[in-house]
Amino acid sequence: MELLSDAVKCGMISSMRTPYHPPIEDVTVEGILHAFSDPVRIEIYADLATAECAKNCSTFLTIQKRLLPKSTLSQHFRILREAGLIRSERKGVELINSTRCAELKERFGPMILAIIEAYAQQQKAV
Amino acid sequence: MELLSDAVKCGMISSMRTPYHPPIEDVTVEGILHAFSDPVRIEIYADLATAECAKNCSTFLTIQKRLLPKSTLSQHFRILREAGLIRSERKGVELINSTRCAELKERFGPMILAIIEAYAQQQKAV
DNA sequence: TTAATAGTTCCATAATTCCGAACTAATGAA
DNA sequence: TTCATTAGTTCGGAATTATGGAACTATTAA
Repeated sequence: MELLSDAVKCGMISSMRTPYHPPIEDVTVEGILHAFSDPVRIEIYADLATAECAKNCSTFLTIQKRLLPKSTLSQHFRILREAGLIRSERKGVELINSTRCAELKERFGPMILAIIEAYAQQQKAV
Repeated sequence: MELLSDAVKCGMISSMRTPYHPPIEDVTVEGILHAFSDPVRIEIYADLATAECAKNCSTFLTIQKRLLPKSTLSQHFRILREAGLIRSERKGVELINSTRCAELKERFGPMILAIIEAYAQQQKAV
């Protein structure tokens, strides 16, 4: 029996198997800035951007000294993903996340690096 | 008779005479990105950043081909101001607005320029 | 004074966000 | 095969934030 809808099959929405990632040409500056306007999300992206290797979502259940409910964390990852900032790939039972930094740099030039550096600078001062 | 409250006098909140502007060291990356995450606000800032001279609020009552209620526009200006992005000074009956670009560049390096350039690039393509 | 203009504040409605509970998907063990 | 476990998503109500019309305030000019 076929379980996936047509919309899923043609990639308009995500299945649980593979979440939806917008093509880079659909990614907008406002969408990126909205995603980064939340302290949890910018911290997640900054961490992924400087991490040695990709990380799963649950890595971030404690972030900035507080424990997040996993439904909330799931939403944050969805927003980062739909803003075009990260890629989430299933590996067994977990999703491993990495930034789409090459594509993003190609499309938005130095913007994202400048944001993350300003953010890192600010966090250092705290 | 004294009309201004203590809170106004010590600069914690704005009077109608002079709106409140946070000191540059209280300005945050997240606050700036939140302010920019709205299409109206980033457009206002981008316009002010490239304008020959400072502009009053009502200049932006029509923006991106739609007419904004002035209460909404007033909120957008307040958010830009409280994010530390713009300065609004009373000149007679109107407020004239300009960016705080020198201070911002000093504190956040190339971030804001990179954002506005990526935004301008994107708008050109539309 | 009064009128006109520029912006702000108030408040009700609309839209978003948060988070606990229930759910689904993948894996490994019995 | 089940069954249990783990990782993450979805649902739905509560809390927060945004929108915009109406009333208001401040400034200037007549």
